[in-house]
Amino acid sequence: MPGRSPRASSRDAILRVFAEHVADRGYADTSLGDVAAELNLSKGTIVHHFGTKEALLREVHVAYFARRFAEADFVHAHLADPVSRLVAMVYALLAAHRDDRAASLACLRELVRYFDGDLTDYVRKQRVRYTEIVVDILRAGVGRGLLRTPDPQMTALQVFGMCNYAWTWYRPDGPQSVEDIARLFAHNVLAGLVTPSGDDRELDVLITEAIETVRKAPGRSAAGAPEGGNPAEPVPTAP
Amino acid sequence: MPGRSPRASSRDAILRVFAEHVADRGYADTSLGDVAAELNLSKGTIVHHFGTKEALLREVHVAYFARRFAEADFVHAHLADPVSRLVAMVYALLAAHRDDRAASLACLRELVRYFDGDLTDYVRKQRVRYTEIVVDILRAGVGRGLLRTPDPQMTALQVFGMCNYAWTWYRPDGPQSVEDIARLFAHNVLAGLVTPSGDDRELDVLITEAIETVRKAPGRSAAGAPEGGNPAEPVPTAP
DNA sequence: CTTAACTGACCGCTCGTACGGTCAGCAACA
DNA sequence: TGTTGCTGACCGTACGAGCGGTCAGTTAAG
Repeated sequence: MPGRSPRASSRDAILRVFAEHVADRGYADTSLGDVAAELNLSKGTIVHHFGTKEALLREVHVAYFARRFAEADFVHAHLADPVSRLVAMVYALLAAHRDDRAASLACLRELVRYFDGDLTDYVRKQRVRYTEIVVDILRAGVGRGLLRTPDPQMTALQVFGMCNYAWTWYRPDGPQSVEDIARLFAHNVLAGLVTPSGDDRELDVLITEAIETVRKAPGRSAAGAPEGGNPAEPVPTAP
Repeated sequence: MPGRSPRASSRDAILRVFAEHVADRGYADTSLGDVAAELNLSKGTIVHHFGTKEALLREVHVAYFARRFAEADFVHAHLADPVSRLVAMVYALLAAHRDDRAASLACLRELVRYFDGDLTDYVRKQRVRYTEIVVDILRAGVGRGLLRTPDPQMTALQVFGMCNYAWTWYRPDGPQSVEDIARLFAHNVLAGLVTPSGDDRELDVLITEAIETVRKAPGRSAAGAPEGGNPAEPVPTAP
């Protein structure tokens, strides 16, 4: 079938199918030949449109971030309260798993591909910028006395983690809707898991003790591995 | 250098270097030839010891989980309080990023490779079992009135997410120690981010409103994508 | 005619795996 | 003690599949 439909470029379709393949198999295991075959196109056509495989991934990434930033802008415009904004970001991140599945998974899976300069640092900057949005929300919340955290940057990473990790377990046909999950996550993050006792110092003592206990656990790293930390004095296995 | 050292098998060394490569590059981009070269071995030697590349990954995975389970048992044996146990698990998961780096990253990166039956479901079962440990801790905490969450299963996934996602940003030479990070994460999860106001119902209303706002945002999914949800109907606030 | 989408044969390369063969160590036996 | 034979770690080559990417040419819309 030559020529194809009237003047219709397959660019978008290629981008879409490519993102789906990366989402399902990962970048390295995605073959341009397979993508082409699924669209009844030639491999050469993909190269014609995008040049290289890497460029394809970059386009997926850029488009994905454009959507996320637009979303974040919408949140900023329609919600004034930092707490509401934080909740909205949590929901947005989770909802992208359902409503923007292919691109979300593709980007989250291949996140690390951008660490070592394989691709432009443009993407890396987008990522930092996106993180900064949440950090700013947290800082604003702390500033107004609505939120509390000694380290907004680290806390933002915590929030990102619980949302972004969802790609490893979230299934659209699962028992809970994204809205249910977001509500639960938001509530847990805001109100905490512990039943209020008023004594915050007691909590810190408990945390420190738990950490110290784990530090005494034996055989926590691979044998022969030249891993760094945890010199952990020769501690007896305790009574 | 043929013959090598007297009767010393290179099995462990291969396993170690392989895990490092997978941690740094991902499974698909890890070449047995490179691993062999780094150890001054022949590619054939690796095959001789392990048979296939997949078998190597499985061994890394199995050993990693053995260490995590031993750690979890230690926690169970040395801490009685569910809250302490939860904190300990958070710390253990984070500390593995430093103390068991190669295996942790290798397993977290290639987590998804086990979804589609590429490998034995033995690993999948290990994963479920590990999740169950945290779920049980949460359930025990709720049962004793120490913790509160309507969905321990989902909350466990939330906790896993914030810890496991650390592989994307944690660097051993970063400004904060694993202990600092664990303390912060644990405190946030337990005590919550919001400054106590006593009014829990108000929080739920706020959450629902934030979610509804995001649902109205335009262009949140890729164009032409046959994505499922979000018909933007009013969602019941749920009781 | 010009232009751009598109084809399909093709190249060079890398990778996992297969396989025949080498050699050191060790145990049994004469 | 000397020899013999087995075991298993290890090597080197070769192979076949699959990959990303190239390119000269075809088709059809403007």
